[in-house]
Amino acid sequence: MMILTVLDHHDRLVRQLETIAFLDEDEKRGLKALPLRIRDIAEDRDIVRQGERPTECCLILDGLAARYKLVLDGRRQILSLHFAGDMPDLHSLHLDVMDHGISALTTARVAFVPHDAVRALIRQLPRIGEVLTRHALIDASIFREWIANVGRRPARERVAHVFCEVFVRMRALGITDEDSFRLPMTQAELGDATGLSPVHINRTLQQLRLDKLLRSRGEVHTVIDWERLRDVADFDLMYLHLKPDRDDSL
Amino acid sequence: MMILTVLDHHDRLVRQLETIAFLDEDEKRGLKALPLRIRDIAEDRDIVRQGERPTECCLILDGLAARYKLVLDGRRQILSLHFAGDMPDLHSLHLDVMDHGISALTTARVAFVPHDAVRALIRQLPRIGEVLTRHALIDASIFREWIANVGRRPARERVAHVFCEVFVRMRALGITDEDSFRLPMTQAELGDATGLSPVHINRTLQQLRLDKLLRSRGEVHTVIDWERLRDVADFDLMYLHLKPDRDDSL
DNA sequence: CGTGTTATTGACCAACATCAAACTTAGTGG
DNA sequence: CCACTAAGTTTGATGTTGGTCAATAACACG
Repeated sequence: MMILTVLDHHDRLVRQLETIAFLDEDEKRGLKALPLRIRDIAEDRDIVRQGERPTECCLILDGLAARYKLVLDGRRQILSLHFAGDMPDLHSLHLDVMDHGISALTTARVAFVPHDAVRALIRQLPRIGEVLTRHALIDASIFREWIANVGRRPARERVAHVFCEVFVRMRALGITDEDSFRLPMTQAELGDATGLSPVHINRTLQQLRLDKLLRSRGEVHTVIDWERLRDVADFDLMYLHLKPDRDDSL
Repeated sequence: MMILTVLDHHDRLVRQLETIAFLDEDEKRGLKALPLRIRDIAEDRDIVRQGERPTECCLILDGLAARYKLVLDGRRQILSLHFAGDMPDLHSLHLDVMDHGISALTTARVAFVPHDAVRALIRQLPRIGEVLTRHALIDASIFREWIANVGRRPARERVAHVFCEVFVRMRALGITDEDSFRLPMTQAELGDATGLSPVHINRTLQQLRLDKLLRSRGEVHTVIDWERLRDVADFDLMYLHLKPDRDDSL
């Protein structure tokens, strides 16, 4: 059975940050006081564009977002995936120009938070600065894992690894349903995330299904045998740097 | 002609941070007061091991270091390269356990700085905290570029891109000699950095030489035609987030 | 229903990997 | 100074993973 809790916008941020750090009541209150400018972004539209000099950070409220770069011949590499509560461009507080784009893989609801407001909050509650920095540095850790994934793992492992990561991150957020999770990505998009062609993604997925590691019904994927999936993927959740209570039993 | 300036250990850190931010005299003094525990690390030895919980940050003083991960079948992926002045594990201030190793590709001199000392300095001069965070976030930006490099670029572009990055970073540090720079990596190591086999690296390098983009005499590489090399590599130095005065004319 | 997008399949191809041997180079000790 | 060694580079032959192309099937939506 799934219990639906209605979360307001700020709650999603708090929930995300609580997967990686403790927050006291003061800090939660501080976060909840952040001014948010809410925008709905259509599927396949940019939330932040490469080359921009943002004056706000974005906060994903709903939907699936992806950070990406384009290479010379026009092909796309997805650099990371982002769910509700993520702030994928926190680094824009320290790096003025965006070296990549962030786009909505599905229709998405996004909140924009003025840099000034974030800076003021950090000045007032320095611990929040620490937590946000931790969030940004965990993103960096995920990038590292993706370099290894794309650089050194064969297709099967590579694709399985992405599913493992998504599953564990969503589980930490509490947005999985038992062993199932919604990941609304086309096979072409999975290809962009793994550096593979859509056709090969298709065949690899068939193999994972055949091996009874994963079942997929549309956008909903179900982990059939976590232990084996984890082993096949060479997946170790350590790099996600979750708070201890969020990574139990995986 | 090359002018040799003798730099002490702290100077190297200052020099590196000055490639990405302005430092006033106070801040430089603060950095120079950091306590350093100097160690020489033999070739191929770890400076920091995966799984460790460091209580110090490392600062590369001399030699070439590489961040890396190992995958299931024992193959290695190099995640980034580090030269004199780099602090590749700054993130250990915020993430307790190392999700990767850092090893010396050549004999290296390394300084270890207690976390406590860094934290104290940041408390005293918050701007230094900003600069160090910027340093760590630029590393993250470099990871992003490497994901795209390894995921979506063919061998020629991929290898050329690594050379471009090394050249520009070294130039910003002022450790190039005209268009030449020392990069003491074996072809196997270049393979680990690009996700290619040593044999294919060899053939790719031959092609780059044949195309008169690059000349190599041992460890010393010379850029013959920067414009074309940059174009072939699809290289745009923006992602390095150098201070304006350090990226001129590239 | 039609229309556009996504998934699937088959045939073929290319980039890169692997294997193994030869060659070069730098270092070492007699 | 020269032989010897070990590490790294280069080459050729061959294999395999994954890419490309193109057609068809399955959906999703108005």
